[in-house]
Amino acid sequence: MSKFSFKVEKKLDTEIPGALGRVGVISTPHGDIETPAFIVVGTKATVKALTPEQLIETGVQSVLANTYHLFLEPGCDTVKEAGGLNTFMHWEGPSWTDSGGYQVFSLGEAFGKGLSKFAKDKEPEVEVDTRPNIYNKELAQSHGRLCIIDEEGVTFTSHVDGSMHRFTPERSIEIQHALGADIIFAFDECTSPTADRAYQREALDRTHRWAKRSIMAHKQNYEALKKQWLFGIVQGGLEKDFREESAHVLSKMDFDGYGIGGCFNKEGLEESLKIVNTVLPEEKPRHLLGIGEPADIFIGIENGIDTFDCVTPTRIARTGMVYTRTGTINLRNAQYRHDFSPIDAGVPSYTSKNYTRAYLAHLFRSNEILGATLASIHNLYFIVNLVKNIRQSILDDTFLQFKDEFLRTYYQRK
RNA sequence: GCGUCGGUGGCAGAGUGGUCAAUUGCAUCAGACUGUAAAUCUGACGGACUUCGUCCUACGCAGGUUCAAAUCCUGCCCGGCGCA
Repeated sequence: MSKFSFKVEKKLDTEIPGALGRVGVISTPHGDIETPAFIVVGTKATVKALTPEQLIETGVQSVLANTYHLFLEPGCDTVKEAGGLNTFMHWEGPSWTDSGGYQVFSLGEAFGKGLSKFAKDKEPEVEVDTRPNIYNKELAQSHGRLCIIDEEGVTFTSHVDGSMHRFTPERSIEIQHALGADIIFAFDECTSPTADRAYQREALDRTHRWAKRSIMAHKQNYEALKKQWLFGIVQGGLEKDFREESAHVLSKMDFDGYGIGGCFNKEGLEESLKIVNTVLPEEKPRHLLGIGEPADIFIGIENGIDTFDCVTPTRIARTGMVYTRTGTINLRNAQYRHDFSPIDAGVPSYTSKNYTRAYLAHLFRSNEILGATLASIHNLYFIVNLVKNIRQSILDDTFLQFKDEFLRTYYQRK
């Protein structure tokens, strides 16, 4: 039957009473993911600057691509024709696709406004969305956004060529069936941290309706049903009672696992995850969408998250910023021009073992593409192995000690 | 030698009497980045003082005209090109 399964091997509460963390294994037709795990983002069926072989060397187990981006380029038919996402991109391990729900935010409310899914102390001035129920490019653009939302779905103006496209839950699932990743997500609305409670209420209810429709669409495709797992996405934004409600509502739906999406604020992340993961069924995997700072990863794992994805390691790598045990450093800074030490002698990534800071500084200053590759290799190694070490610490009953030591060292300078 | 065009901030290159401490790009120095509009974006970038600002020094050098000069005039120095 299904090659899918999720097994919890050990729980963190043997060390910390009441903790929600666990060690497990997600099995997919393309292999296993030992959880907790960091899933690398490969939006357009490529982890920027890296080959799959290089990915594997960093220890990455699984890749997450994006429905919206692949729909635009090269088109889901092309990916399907190639034999699916895995074959197309020559990735043999487990794969995921995000539904396009995040683009409702990044191309909508956040478009051009410097908003992130983490609430900032001082948000940029943003007028609250008026959500015109009209499919109209000019109207969307006059609101400074590339998509508009209505009950049925979302109309996007392509950031690539300005053409218009319609995403509904059914369409997103259909595209994800064509792309063929192992794990796919329901189409949701990722709301902005600037959204007020009233809007959040409305958006949450709509996301729940879309969740139901996503399941229906998935169940109607018997082939896909055998080959792909569908995860629902918990929303609710900064409203903790909505988060709890969302977890309850989605738990009653027949999803194979859950994503936790939307915006958070730093202080509230821990409590939100605790609330949500107390409600979500224990026997199903939980993925925290788009979060991946070291401190957040510890919080996530301790509070019951099994998998993460995040663009940060690869994105910051491309501009010369790399992780060290004592925090990030920007290799473009003048101080590294003649620094012939490794990025971090205690982090044995391929890059750190074989190259100096000065060499990487040179690559970035002269705009050589190898800089992006080497820094990405290092950052992925750092994050992936951080998560692996956390996993091991849970198995060894040394999570708390490992966490305290790591975070104290990592944030000491700040 | 004569003629001609030109010499602008680290570099390239705008500006051609006041709105010029001087557009822009690069370089430089920093910063940001959390389901990737992202090999991207933002800021600083002559000096001093406490930001607005004020003052000083600056558009080859030296003078001059003018209320006012990177911009006009004279001489000199340097470079390209043309003619001898």
